[in-house]
Amino acid sequence: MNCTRRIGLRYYSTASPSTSHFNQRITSLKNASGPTKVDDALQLFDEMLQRQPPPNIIQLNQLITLIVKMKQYSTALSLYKQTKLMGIPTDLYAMNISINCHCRLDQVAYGFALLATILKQGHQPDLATYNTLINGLVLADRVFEAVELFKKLLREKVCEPDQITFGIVINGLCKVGHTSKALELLRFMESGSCKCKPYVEQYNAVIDSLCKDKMVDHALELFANMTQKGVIASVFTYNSLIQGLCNFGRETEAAQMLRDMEEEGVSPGVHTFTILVDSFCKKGSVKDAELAVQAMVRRGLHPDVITYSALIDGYCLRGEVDDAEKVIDRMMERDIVPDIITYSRLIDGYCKKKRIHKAWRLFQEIQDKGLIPDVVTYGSMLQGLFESGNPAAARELFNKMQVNGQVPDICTYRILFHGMCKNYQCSDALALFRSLGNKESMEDVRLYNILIDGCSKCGNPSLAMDLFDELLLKGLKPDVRTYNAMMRVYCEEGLLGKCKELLRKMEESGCLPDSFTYNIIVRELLKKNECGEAEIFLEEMINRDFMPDHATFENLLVRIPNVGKDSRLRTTVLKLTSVERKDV
DNA sequence: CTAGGGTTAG
Repeated sequence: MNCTRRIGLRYYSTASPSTSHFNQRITSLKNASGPTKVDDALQLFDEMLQRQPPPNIIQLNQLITLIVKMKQYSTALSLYKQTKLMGIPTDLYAMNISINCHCRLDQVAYGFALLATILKQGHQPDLATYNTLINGLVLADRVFEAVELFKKLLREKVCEPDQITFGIVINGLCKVGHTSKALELLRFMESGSCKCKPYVEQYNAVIDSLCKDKMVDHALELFANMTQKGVIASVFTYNSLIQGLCNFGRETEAAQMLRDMEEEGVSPGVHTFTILVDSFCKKGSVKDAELAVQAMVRRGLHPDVITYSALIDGYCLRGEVDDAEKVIDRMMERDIVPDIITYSRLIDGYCKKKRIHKAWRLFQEIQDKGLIPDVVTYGSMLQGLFESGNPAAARELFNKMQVNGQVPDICTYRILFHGMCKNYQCSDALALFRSLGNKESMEDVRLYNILIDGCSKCGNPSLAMDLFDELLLKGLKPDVRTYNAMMRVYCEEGLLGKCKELLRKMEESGCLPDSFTYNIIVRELLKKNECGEAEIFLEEMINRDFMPDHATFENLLVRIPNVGKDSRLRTTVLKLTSVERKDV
């Protein structure tokens, strides 16, 4: 009897049984995982709201935080709406969580509206409020404004920024490529001018950005700096550096980095190895990539769909598409389901090997499995169809992809126009190009290069010249391929003067001639029997480590009997032939 | 007791 009474009393005190009961359920939900987690949380919320007296805002915040962690931002906001309707008083925590939700939903403006509400109600926003808003601006790609707000906090001494504030701003600056500004801020933290020292995460952001900015050595320097200061590198630090090194063909150093990290007691992850696998594959050494896969398996790590997908790409790149196909079987054995990217690469591999039927069959098969081909898959398939001389089927597929909701991108158009031109449909290609209107997305030098080259190859040099003028008129900057294509056009038209003029223009505009450029000009000069000038260009090209191609060489050999015994041209040719022999 | 950030691979 006494017992019941005591419980009865406790029911109305702060630590009522229902309070602790809910606390328990919130705690167990925190540790739970699974598909019903959101629903369970919502159910608990309903139960709590039905309880009399109503639950306190702290418990509700705890529960809603769980929902936020599951990225259900609009749900979280609607729950706060309900608590408000129930007349439960809100607090600053609840406001901050709401601001965060709005920011995550791409509604920074609502976030600032809530800030106004806080101020209007005579409350004081705290650092968490400002951090959330600054981060909201970063999420909305409004990094400049984020930095301004950050500066305002400093300037007007609204509140003192902490490590999180600095972290947000550093990340934001890195995100938009202002790495040096981020580095400045990092140095500021290091200098002790503020009370918060940088942690490994802040270093990581800057190190990663430096690597992306192709400043790997700077990144390595900062890494050494950081370690010296006693900040322990994480797996992210190493991954960024390994990626950076790999991007610059420094695989040996990357592999050394892997050994270093293990020595330092940092375990590489699937990610780490996949970076190496991918890099070896891109370099053409699938053997090393396979070794890397073995190394990761030895460490108990399981290659994932990205790892295998990199391998497939590696085999395809070498034209070993049958080996690529075997990788799919290896994936299946391990219950890893190949995704559309994986299949796209294999399809591309078949297309490049001209095994168009195999590619087409796979393309159909994956759709039967329910996979949706993306713009890349269609691109490969289109290219394959064009290459196999079936432009009609390609055009049909181009229409079909749009019916299926895939929007062609600039790559698709490059493939399409290139394919059409190669199949002697350059006027159709041009008509289609015109029908697309003056979309900004169509202002692409590479697209113009394809069309210029296509028109000239289809025997329509005047169209090519018109396109070149048009490109200049649009303010597009011709690249080496544009110049080469136009120089070929002029040569074919017998306009050697125009050709040489263009070569000058190209150098003036800072566009370096490549092997093709020299071959075009040397071959044409030889054809025109202008051996002296040909000689000058020939020497220049050899000095720049370019070799004459087959056609140029033939023209050279033809001229040899006509030039004097000790002419420079003869010496050059002799030098060339001896080099050639050495190479063989 | 509850709120704010956090990166890497195809």
